[in-house]
Amino acid sequence: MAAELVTTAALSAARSTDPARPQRADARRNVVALVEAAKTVFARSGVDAPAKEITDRAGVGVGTLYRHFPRRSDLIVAVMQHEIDECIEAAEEFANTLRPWEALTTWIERFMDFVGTKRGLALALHSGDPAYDDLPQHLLDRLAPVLQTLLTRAVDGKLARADITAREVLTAIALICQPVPGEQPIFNQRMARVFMDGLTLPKRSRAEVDIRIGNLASDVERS
Amino acid sequence: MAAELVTTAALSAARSTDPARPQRADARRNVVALVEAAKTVFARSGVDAPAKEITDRAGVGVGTLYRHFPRRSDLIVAVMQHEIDECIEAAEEFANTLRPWEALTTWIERFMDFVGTKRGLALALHSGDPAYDDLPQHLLDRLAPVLQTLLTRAVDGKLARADITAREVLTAIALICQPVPGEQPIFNQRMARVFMDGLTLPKRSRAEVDIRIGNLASDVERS
DNA sequence: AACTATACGGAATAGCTTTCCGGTTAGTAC
DNA sequence: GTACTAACCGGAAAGCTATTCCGTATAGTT
Repeated sequence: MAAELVTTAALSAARSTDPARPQRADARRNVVALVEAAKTVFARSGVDAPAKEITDRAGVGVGTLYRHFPRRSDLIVAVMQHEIDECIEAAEEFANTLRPWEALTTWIERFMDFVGTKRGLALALHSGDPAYDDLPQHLLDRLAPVLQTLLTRAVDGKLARADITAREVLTAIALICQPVPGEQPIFNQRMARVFMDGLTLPKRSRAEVDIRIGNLASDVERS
Repeated sequence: MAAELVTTAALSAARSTDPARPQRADARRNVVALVEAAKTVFARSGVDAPAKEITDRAGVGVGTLYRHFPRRSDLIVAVMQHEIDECIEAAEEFANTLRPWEALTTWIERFMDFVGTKRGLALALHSGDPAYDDLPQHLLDRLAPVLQTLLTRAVDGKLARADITAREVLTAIALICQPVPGEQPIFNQRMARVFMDGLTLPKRSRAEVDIRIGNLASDVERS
């Protein structure tokens, strides 16, 4: 079922040559085996698991891995193609069934599930390791447009501030969703919600409150 | 000038034995040289620069590095001791001169300067690499108390929500401050401010706005 | 059945961290 | 000053992993 998907991904990653004569059958088999193996290994050991762990499980040599997926990010993209598509579909669904702000926050929760589940993905996104260089780019290119739709709707409804782009929101959420040793994923979710709260229109309440308790504050200062 | 500081740091990191007879003079020299070298190298190549780069610059063998600083985090802590102290002093100063909310946000900006300047520090904090394991712990232990003071003042003044701890704020800010390829530090600062906005009291304005433009929202939905 | 472009496997290379130990030296005792 | 020893040093060695390279094998074609 994931076969066509996988092949497509691998093709775009591995084959930039003459599409007239398609990939050999054994090559196609190996690509599928590698992606399947990588999916399992990534889930257990994170996206920077040793290459050999993947090739052993796929029953191929390391050369085969590097031929089809020159950079680690190519393999990750192939593995996640499916989940990314689902995330995009979810955005359209939410846009059609929920009110603007709820659609926005619900999708963000959905996105967090995706990022948070893949152990180490959020980390890889910002690792600085050249092997992952165009992974963020790819994810942003795919996901920013659909989020932008939700975001624009919220902004038009005066529900969200207008000075932050969809790309920025995605990047920030991805940062916040990085696993923290000693904290459960629920922590990241709570922090992300704080961030989303900050995305609502800058409130008059802020200034109001400041003024209202200005005297109290001064009292505290003096003490 | 930083000599005593460095020595103190190194002692706590490197010597767990009989304090009656102090460290030999050459050992002390080497520790200072290593920390000085590391400070320079960290600034240029990040906190995970090759060990040899540091030992070469310090003019010692790698064995000497690992003897004094078994884990990378020991070296980082030694290098940053001074900056951490400054950060703590700043909190006291802000608490005495600024109103609660301003003290809080100003100190956060100060903290961001610290974290953001050290290339790769924010990254190391959440890398998962065991070599950095107790670095977050150490930073939190040192900084959480002073932030908690500022935060409590803001909460007492009804300026900030009460359901988030100082440790959580520090962790979240550190996450947000991680360098993003292709983005300038100003980006992280903007996102951190959004987060801080979300830290203000959950506002009636949110519900208000929802209700007020509820019809509009529904209109948009139907279209 | 022969032929060739394509693909395979894994040895080889390279770069890094971390350990280990024979040799050196600072500090002390006489 | 000399001798002694515990502390310390340097860098070779061991152990990882990523990535490249090329002689060998084979799928698909004629």
